[in-house]
Amino acid sequence: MAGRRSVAVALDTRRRILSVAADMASVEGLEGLTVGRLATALEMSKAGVIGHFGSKLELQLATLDHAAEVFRTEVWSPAAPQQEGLPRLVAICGAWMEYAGRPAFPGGCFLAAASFEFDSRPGPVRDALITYLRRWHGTLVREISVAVSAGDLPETTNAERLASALEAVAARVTPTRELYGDPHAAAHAEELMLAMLGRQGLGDVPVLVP
Amino acid sequence: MAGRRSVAVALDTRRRILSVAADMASVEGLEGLTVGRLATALEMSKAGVIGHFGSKLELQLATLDHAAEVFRTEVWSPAAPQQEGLPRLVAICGAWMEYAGRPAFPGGCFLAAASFEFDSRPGPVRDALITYLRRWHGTLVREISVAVSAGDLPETTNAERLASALEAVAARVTPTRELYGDPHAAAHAEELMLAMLGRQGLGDVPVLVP
DNA sequence: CCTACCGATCGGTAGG
DNA sequence: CCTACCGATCGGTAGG
Repeated sequence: MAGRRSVAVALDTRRRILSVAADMASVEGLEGLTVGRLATALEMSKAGVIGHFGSKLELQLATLDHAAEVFRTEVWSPAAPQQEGLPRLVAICGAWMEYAGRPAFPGGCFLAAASFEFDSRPGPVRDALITYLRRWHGTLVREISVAVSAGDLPETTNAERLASALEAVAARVTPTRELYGDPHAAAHAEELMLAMLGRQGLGDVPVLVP
Repeated sequence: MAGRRSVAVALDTRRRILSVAADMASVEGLEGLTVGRLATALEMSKAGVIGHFGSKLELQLATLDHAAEVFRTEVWSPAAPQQEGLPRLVAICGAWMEYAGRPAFPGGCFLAAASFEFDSRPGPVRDALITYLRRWHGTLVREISVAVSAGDLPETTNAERLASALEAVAARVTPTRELYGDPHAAAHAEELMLAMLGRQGLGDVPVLVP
């Protein structure tokens, strides 16, 4: 009984640590995160924090995993009930931009920021990040392919490149909002993403109209 | 004479420091840069390095300034001789993607990475970054506006949003190349940017064709 | 999960 | 531009 409670409490503490770690890392990066400041924010000792993970590297990997889970919960889960293909893609764009515009972490979309932090920095964190990003990319490509098969997107659609274009627009939301002071960054991004999924001429694409 | 030579030598050393600092910061971020490792890379003492700037903050600001100057030299200068408006915009996209695809810094486009590093991190570095980014954004908006006046872009064009869309696609080049292992990231981005500047229907936009 | 500690490195300074 | 040094903080460990 006491043993069980200990395990449950420890898991709870672990989740609490990861939540605060993700918040801090979204602002100062996974590499800028330090055990000492994390412990202070949690009102714990450094040893108490690091004991849950073994090393800072394992803490970074667990934090990244936590952030990926939040992304999945907030972006994929609301869209999953929709019919696959274009309807689900439209729902994904809505949930994605709601997530990016809220935002879930004080530093904005965690995976987008991590993409730039680790694009030239080798190591296990980057390797894990690549796995998460490729999985999401694959999901987008798959949904686009279904939409093409269903006749909801042109047969000439290049699913890889359309997915990459959607990711580019989505990633830019936080910098646009924070550095340019544009409160409508997420809404504008969503409009552009939806237009990319439509068949309108560029004259109808929100990039071009006020 | 000796005095003059000293000043010239010191300025030369300062440039050498900034060049190496920008290379290092493009990989590990301006915040991850440390005076000690920079000194080691330069085969200098820490005091010798920091003496040129006074503090790490001043070193960061000077490094950012250096990177912005490189961007201007490599992206703006080749395009400036072109006629303003659409011709110059097309030249900018070409130079920009050549710069992003080469790349000038081992860690990829410096300003794009810095945008994500400092979008939620207040301070003088962020303030300076905002100045550089807004200047470039203003340049793009101005060229787009000229293109609209000349009839080369639709009158309904929203210059602000088109500029932001171009920036989003450009920024994503390094992560796409490095994390997805796509060697054509810069070329594909350029095609998409040129399509955004064209009047084709989306069916002709490279996102949609193989 | 804590205290107490380790060697290494941090940004920065004194003095030359 | 160097050596030699400062206090603070880094990631991590021993022992409980």
